[in-house]
Amino acid sequence: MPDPRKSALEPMLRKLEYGAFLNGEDRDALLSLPHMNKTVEAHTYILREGDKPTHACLMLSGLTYRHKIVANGARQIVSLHMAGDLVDLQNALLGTADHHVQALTRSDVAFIPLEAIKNIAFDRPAIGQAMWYDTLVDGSIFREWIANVGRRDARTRLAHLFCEYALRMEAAGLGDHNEWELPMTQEVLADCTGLTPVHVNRMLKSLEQDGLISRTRRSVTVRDWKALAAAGDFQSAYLHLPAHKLALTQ
Amino acid sequence: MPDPRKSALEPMLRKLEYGAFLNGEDRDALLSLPHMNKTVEAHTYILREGDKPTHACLMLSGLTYRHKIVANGARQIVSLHMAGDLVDLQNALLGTADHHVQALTRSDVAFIPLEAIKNIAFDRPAIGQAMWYDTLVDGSIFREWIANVGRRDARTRLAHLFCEYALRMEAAGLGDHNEWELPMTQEVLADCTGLTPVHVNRMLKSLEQDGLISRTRRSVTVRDWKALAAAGDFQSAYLHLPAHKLALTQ
DNA sequence: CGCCCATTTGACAGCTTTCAAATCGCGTGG
DNA sequence: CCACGCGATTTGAAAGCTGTCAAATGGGCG
Repeated sequence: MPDPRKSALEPMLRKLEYGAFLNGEDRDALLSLPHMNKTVEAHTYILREGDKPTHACLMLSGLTYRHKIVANGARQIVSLHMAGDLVDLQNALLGTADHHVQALTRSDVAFIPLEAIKNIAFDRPAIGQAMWYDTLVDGSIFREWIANVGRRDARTRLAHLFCEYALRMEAAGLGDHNEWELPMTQEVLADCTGLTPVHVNRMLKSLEQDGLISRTRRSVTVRDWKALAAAGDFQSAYLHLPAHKLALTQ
Repeated sequence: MPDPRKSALEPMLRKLEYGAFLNGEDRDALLSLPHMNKTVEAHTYILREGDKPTHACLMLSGLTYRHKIVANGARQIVSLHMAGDLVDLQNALLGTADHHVQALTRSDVAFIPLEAIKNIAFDRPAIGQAMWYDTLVDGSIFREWIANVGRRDARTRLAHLFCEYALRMEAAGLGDHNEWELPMTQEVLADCTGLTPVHVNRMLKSLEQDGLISRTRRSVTVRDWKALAAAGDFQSAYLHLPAHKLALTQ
């Protein structure tokens, strides 16, 4: 058995502890899960629609996203994932993947056998509850995205996406909500928000000219968090982050 | 203990058995869950954003929907629910509701104490897995809705919604996928698809004029399922329905 | 019969897309 | 160290899908 204190699976603990209290044995069991580490290059498909996955995918570093392709060829990104996220529990547990999972940047991931996940979830109720909770938070974010692309205008959508991304990155210990890396093209932002890259560009300019953000090529600085959150109709409750993770943005 | 064979909770079994094999004891345990039946009138709020629910809500008859209100006052419906659906497991397990749940029509529902749900889910792995699976299918439908409102044009969105609704109603034993009740105003359809009621009206007319559907005041008849599915870019995999439920539409 | 809400219709406005072209940024090779 | 090349970004003009506004029509219920 690997030494839990050195397990590569550490990043998973933080998120799972949002949803349940894990004791020492639970933590050891989680960190001792069998897994295979792998580095995937940017743009690599980790899973395709229709696949029958045998492993779940845990993010260790980098960014990945899930997306669907509709009839006219357009792509809709349905979620972004960062270190600590169990990206693919949904596809894995449902049996057949109903969407694609792809690397946005070079990423380190750990593949954990589905059987091991199921066993630990049902042998250890606290872990099972934590994993269930985690997939429910994913669901909550999906609901907010439906509202975002369905009922908000372009500028609001983009501001909302930024606020969500900033808070999640900060909660994951990957940055400050007021300044973060944004390693994605405007085309990716467009596919997250249901817009065109051209219009994303215009809205970025608008947010910048109004003094809400400033940008360099691959990073964003928030100049006025409150104004950005207001512009994005952003309220963080749907992220279901623990209170101490939200202190800085209140 | 109530006689399981007469439990009002029967409609729940069908859906849960999609996700796991339940033995006799599991079924008895499920049907013996403590619950309180209630009839809610159309338009009644079952739960509001911010509430801390103590019960989950199982649909026995009628229709309910979940929705969010954005800053400009617009409403986005994020899901529709019919008999057998555990509408509110998400809000219940997450602790604080991040969206509203409201009755679309007069509905019979059963409120099941959250503690009883948690206990049965972790005492009986098959049930826990089935419930988890059920919430994952909800998540899959959310993802499809993101793509629907994000990347499909108005006519396609509406056709897609109809196909989904038809198949779910049929799977729930509430109608035929080629002819079903549609007890909702065009405003509700608009809030499901991120459109305006006026434009929904135009698209309905378009679908009708093209011979894909015909309508009476509160019901829809599909004239050409294949054409409707094509018009709606609809493929049913994301519903994760068992094969035997799909036979008629292949 | 009359009221009220939902549906339908038309004209017009506007947000977003489309199409193209120019500019910029950055890694590569001379 | 600088020129080159390619993808990403930026910009402009015009088209189009969808929204807005308003009014007419229709259907159900008291």
